[in-house]
Amino acid sequence: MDNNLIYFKKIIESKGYKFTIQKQKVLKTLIESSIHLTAEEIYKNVKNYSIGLATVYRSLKMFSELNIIKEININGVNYYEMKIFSGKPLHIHFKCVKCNSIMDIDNKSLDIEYLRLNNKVEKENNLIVSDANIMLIGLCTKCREDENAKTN
Amino acid sequence: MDNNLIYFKKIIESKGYKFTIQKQKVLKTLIESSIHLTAEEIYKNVKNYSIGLATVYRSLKMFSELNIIKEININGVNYYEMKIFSGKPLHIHFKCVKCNSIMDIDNKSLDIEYLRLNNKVEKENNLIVSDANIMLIGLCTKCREDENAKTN
DNA sequence: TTTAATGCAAAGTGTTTGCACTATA
DNA sequence: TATAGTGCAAACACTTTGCATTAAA
Repeated sequence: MDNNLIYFKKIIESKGYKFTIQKQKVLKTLIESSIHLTAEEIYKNVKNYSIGLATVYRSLKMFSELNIIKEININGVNYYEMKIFSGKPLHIHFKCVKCNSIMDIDNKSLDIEYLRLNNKVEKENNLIVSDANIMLIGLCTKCREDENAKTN
Repeated sequence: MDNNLIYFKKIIESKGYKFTIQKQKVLKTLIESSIHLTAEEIYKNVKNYSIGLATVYRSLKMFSELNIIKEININGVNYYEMKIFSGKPLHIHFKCVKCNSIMDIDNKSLDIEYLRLNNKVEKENNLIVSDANIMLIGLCTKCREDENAKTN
């Protein structure tokens, strides 16, 4: 079992839960994916081990509560992805209003700007911010160029 | 009909749609609410005019597509609220991981920090950002104090 | 007078739950 | 061996759709 799995195994067992093969497979699917996945997509990936959809949902719910994964909603669809771990501190999604495509914006230099916003919120509202779901909405590069082409 | 309604009437009619009493009532409910509402809550507000739930959903979908309102998802529940208008440019939600409460963070001084982030994303990715859904996650004031009390 | 919009009920999603059974610590 | 976890199917909540009817421009 790789290091990451052992790390999560500890978290799960420390809460009195059992680290079953099913949970292991679901978690592995999420760790090995570079993008967010739907419950259905995860299910497709693990069902050959005869794991039921209900178990996938139950695992996802547990992982969310244990702060191992996060749930994000894009266009009414729920996706799941690993939470902050292994140098992935901030994850911004961008959605194009024209073509409805979603892109990930992962950019180290944004972290500073994000931290400024974060600190300000913490100070002015007397709370602690540990995570963020940020979805920016606008025009993607391609659709932006299409718009420009039209007006020329 | 108040000024806001006339403004939205124009947008709706410019797309060839009809500005019916139903759409007017749904829109009015959203305009007059200071917080985000579920489809059900909007329905409760308009059903005495014998407007059906399906019509509420159809109106909300249309308004979203026309960029009049925005849909936000909190804990798996969809809420609707007016989009950027009348001096409400940025709207950040905060969710407490302990008590699951949601609070609105509306704070003029945050706008600058947000714009920095925004500009950086635009420049580095060659796109245009026109709106944002930001959900910060952490510990609210009350739960933070409870935590502190425990350790003392 | 044309065409979008409506209400209703039925159908469709994605997600959760009850239950008898299973496997983990 | 006690208890959490499982698969399955049924139940669920929210949202969408088909259709005959209505009303807005």
